Amino acid sequence: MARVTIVQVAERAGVSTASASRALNGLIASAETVEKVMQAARELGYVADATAQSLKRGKTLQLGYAVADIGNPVYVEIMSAIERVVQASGYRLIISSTGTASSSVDVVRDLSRGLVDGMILSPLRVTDDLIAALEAAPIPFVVLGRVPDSAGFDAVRADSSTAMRLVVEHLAAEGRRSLAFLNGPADTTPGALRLEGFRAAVAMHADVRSRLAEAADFTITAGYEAAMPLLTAADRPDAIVAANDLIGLGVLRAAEDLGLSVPSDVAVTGIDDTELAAVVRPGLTSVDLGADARGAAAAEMLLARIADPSRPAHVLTVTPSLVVRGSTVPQRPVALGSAALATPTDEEERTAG
Amino acid sequence: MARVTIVQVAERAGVSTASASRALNGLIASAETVEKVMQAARELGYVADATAQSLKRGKTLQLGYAVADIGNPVYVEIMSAIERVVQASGYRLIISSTGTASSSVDVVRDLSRGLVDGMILSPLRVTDDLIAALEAAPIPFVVLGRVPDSAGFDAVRADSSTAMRLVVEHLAAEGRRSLAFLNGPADTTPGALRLEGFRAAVAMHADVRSRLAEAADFTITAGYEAAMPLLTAADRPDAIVAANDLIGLGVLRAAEDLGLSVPSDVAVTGIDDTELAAVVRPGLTSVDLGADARGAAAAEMLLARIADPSRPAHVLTVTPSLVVRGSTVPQRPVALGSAALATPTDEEERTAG
DNA sequence: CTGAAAGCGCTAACAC
DNA sequence: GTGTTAGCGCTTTCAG
Repeated sequence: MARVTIVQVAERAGVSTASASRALNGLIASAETVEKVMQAARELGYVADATAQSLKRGKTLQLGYAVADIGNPVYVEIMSAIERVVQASGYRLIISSTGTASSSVDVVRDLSRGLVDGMILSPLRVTDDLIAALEAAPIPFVVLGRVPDSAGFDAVRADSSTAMRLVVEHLAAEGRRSLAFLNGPADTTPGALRLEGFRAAVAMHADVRSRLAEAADFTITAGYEAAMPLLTAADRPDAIVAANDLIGLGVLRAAEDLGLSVPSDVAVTGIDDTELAAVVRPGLTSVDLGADARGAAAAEMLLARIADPSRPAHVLTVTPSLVVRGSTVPQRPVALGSAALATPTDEEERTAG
Repeated sequence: MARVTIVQVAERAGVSTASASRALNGLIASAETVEKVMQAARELGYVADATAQSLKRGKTLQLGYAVADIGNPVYVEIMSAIERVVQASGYRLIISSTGTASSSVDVVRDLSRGLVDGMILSPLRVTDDLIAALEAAPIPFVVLGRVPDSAGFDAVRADSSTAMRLVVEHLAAEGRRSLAFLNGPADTTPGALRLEGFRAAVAMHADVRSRLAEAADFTITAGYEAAMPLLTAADRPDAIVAANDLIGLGVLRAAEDLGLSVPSDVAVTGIDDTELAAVVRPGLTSVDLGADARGAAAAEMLLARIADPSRPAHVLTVTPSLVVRGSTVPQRPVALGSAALATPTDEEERTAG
């Protein structure tokens, strides 16, 4: 438990701390010195103090990912992609969960205090406070999500309008004529964009009626509760478009509890195409927003900016694709084989945006 | 993007850096000084450099959670509990995902280099290397899981043997006589312990036959693939005990693809009682290993040790409870109401260990 | 190739 | 109450 410093290593090796440092870091030093220092370090169990190193070097070799709602599997997927890219370039990734309620502002301020060299964030709400904090941040960051163009930030976005269009077109093609959009909180960025996308998509179908509802949260439970009134209404919609997979799952459970059958009584769709959508029965038709691609792109963007701070701001939009499952189209008998679980195949059609 | 230091703040305020520091940290200083310093700091957008602060203070006010497999929802649940406790005591939590393959050794070494004041870890494998790294670590840590008693570490454990006993007793009581235990990798700590627990539990039932199988991973896909041969065997078991919920879900999907009905043809159980178990149909009977309680306890233990390093090592074992759902007992018609989704109620029986 | 010394940004004694 | 100074542990000029 006792901290051993480079001074002790140097003493034991009978050299100066400068030589010890050089030997430890693989800089020029005689073979003999390296030998002595390494052995001393080993015997003492020396590990360089990261705090001191960072202070001296002016960088931490750490990157941060601030995520609002780690309970949502889609963020775990994004995180894994980020981690893959980040690790490959010698950085360490630290995750900071900001909690779904509180704003990310504190996290941005906190982590940019010298703990990380750059960060990626998936904010649920992009407030003025957050923008201000980002502008004032002494380190580069990449935003996963929509952010005002004027700000000139690096960003990676999903394409909500195409996503919603894919869903609405699919449902209309399946003969659905009364759609309900079950959003998450509309004051969140994804909520606002998906709502906008839904409205635009529905406007293109004159024969399709629509209504709006809002769940308290992007969770299964909130989806369940918000679905109940929709499903028990006298003029029940024949399709419910959920703003994400978790809400969609809640709708599925609510329909079941009400004895409604999916998709014959009501079709249901989600967004994000998480593993949950594939595992549940009936499978949840969903739109893959390219979580993996977005995470990887964000990480690469951040690394590129760190390498070249004067680089112009980039904004990348990832194209979504529709994955059709049993919640909108009556299920065909499933072919045997594990592939069905992994990636969409025979039983699942995929339509790019 | 430019770093502003306390020197600049002090200059602008016309005071010494010491006074600036005192004012900023709320130590004794005249009202006038505080005023001037605060304003200068605000104007400059000053944020204290955490690296320098940590170096000077000898502590970071950060705690770490190293988790092998963040893709498993049970770890997300544990993480949330840890975060709750940690935040309440003024520390910040950083998560480090070690990846399911690589050992946690690197993470332990990395984070204990001065980045955090203490850490909690959920290792998948407790190797000698890991033990050695922990013993050499200059900071306190708490292990979530089984660790050799001799080591004298702080630890919080689930009770695998009781968990397996609950499952086996339940299945036996339901008339199942041919059990298969579908483990995850047996060279992991949870794998080894659950296997041991299953063996012991089954030994208490002379009339129950059993067999063993192993999935390549604690995932849905691995569970699916490993379940196939079990379910297509000539002497198909009448119950499959999965080592965790994800594997159990894979079994459910495999049974479905084979046209087997659950629970009449085969009963299935999981472990961890994640939200997935409640959401899938039929609901997956599972054992709640107390993820939330374990996470919270680990965090409290860590804080206690930081407060008092000489405190004797504590080991806490959390009692599991069985949650019965449709995968083992034919489903009764479900009562209306969202409660069904949240906590086990009418439709779900809960049996403490 | 090596050692002495400076200094990263901050806080904490210590005098005043 | 305030300024001066030392120093956290490390890396990195700069002489030698």
